[in-house]
Amino acid sequence: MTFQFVNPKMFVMGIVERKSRQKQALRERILDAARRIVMREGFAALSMRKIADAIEYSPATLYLHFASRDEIAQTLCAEGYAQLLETFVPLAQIADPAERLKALGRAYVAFGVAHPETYRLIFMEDPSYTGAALGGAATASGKTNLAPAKADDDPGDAALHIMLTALEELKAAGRLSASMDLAVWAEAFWATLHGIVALNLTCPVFPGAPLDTVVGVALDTWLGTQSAGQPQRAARSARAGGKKKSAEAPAELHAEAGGEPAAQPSQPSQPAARAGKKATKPAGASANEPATKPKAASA
Amino acid sequence: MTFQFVNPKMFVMGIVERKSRQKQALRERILDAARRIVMREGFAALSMRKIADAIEYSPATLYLHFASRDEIAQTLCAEGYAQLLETFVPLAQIADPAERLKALGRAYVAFGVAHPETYRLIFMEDPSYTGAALGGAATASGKTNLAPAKADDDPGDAALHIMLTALEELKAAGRLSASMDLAVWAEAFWATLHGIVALNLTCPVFPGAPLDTVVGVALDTWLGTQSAGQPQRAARSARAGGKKKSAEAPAELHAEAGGEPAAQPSQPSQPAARAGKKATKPAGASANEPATKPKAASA
DNA sequence: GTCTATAGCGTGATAGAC
DNA sequence: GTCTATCACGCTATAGAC
Repeated sequence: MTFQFVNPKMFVMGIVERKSRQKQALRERILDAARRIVMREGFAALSMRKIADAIEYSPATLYLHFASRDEIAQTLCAEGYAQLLETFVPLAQIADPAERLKALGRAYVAFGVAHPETYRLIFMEDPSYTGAALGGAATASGKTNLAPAKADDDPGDAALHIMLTALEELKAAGRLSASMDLAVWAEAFWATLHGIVALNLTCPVFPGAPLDTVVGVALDTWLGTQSAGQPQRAARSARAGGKKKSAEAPAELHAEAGGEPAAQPSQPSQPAARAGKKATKPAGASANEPATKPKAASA
Repeated sequence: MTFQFVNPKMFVMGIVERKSRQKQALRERILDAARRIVMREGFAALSMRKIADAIEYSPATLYLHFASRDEIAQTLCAEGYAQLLETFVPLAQIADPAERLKALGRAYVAFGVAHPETYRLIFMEDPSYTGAALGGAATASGKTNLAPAKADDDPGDAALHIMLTALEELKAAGRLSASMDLAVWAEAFWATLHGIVALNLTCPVFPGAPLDTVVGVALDTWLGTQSAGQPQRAARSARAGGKKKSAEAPAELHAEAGGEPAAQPSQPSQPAARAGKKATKPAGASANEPATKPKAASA
């Protein structure tokens, strides 16, 4: 036979690899399409049919790559969270712990307003999505998932760890009450940032203040007023006669606070979600979930 | 004729009134059923069919009382917001402005965790619902809607006004930076409370700290440390100088902070929507909305 | 005023041909 | 691996009989 001297396995392996690459590529296309839909129309509008239309495959094909719509959503969450974490990395180098925390806070808020639908998906939709993000961010990030079960990172706690480290330094420097429970402080601080983002995403009630200003006041309140490097001691904000400087604007507040390029276009034009009438239908939907009406864009 | 001495109009008017009462009663039954569904299964699971089933009428009948599912949702929002405002009323009597703000903050958070689905509906779902709540709370509250167009109240700003008043007192007393923009401070403060509630409702990520503790730290940070020991005994704490111990728990944090009975059972058990995996599929649905908006059914 | 029936649409997911 | 076809739902909203 013509091929008798060649190990057939070589061909097989090459074919297997090619198929694997193709499969992986399609998986990425699916996720890309899903990401675009979520950003443009909100998570509630994400459906298997729409994704299939976008990539020009049949809906049934999607199920060869993802077990369900939920699995796609969770993957998006993990990706988004990894993206958020990347934003934090360079900020961890800031020497002064208070300034570091402020920078992290600004980056967090900036991410939320820059990627509203991603933020919603991760932190405002369904706890199971939040869990997926925190638990699966490592595999979703740059690393290949050839060793997905590694989990030596647990990226879910990465952000928390960065925060707690800064807090410990702060306490060690006597700039935070020695009896303060750091975990509690961290949670309350995070809640403040989350509240600012969430309010901006769904409640345009206070059109009043510019986001930067609000963030500035919040950070000053939690971490004390200090311009740049000037370490100031204790000086908690709202003390009785205490501080009286005004709120200084925190300067920069852009999407890429860390100087990192964002994969997501973001700022899509406020997905019909809040712009149009209906917005994001909640949904956790399973069966049907007629989803959102935000057809605005498509039509 | 037997009835010749009686003005037929008297009968007519009585009949009209009876019919009006019956109609109003059915309207209330519809809202009751809707409220129960939202509390039990989440807003996403609210559908005309379910409401109709619950009150044992056909779906078509609902449209004689409400133009759409959305109108029902907005009415619920307005009711819920009115309920929240009622919680605030007694607290406005607290003399010390800082203590007043703390009590308001605790009441706010308590309301959020006591009525999670109502809170979601008002502040976390759709901006148009938030608007409906803030704009329509007066008519939804106790008052009859015989004079619905009155709008001399604008309850939407009521809460904000209470807060700003307290802030002005605080500033006047020198306990707040003279240059602080009160509106900004108010927004950031509200964001903190909202963040605490929102995080608790959708992100059981930090199981760590008890809610009371987190709220306590947040209030101390924003308003200075001073005992919050007893509920609202007019707070003897004349000024800030007083206590400075670490974060102490703020004591009470129950749903009925104001001492008012809540109509809603609340604490339904995390609607299947987010609790269980798939269970009750949410189904958001503005299903079709046949492009044409001409709903405007007769009232 | 109330109902039955249904139009019209959208969904998640699967079976089975190719 | 991909598609067509379809099942089995659930939804909003309306027409028209009674």
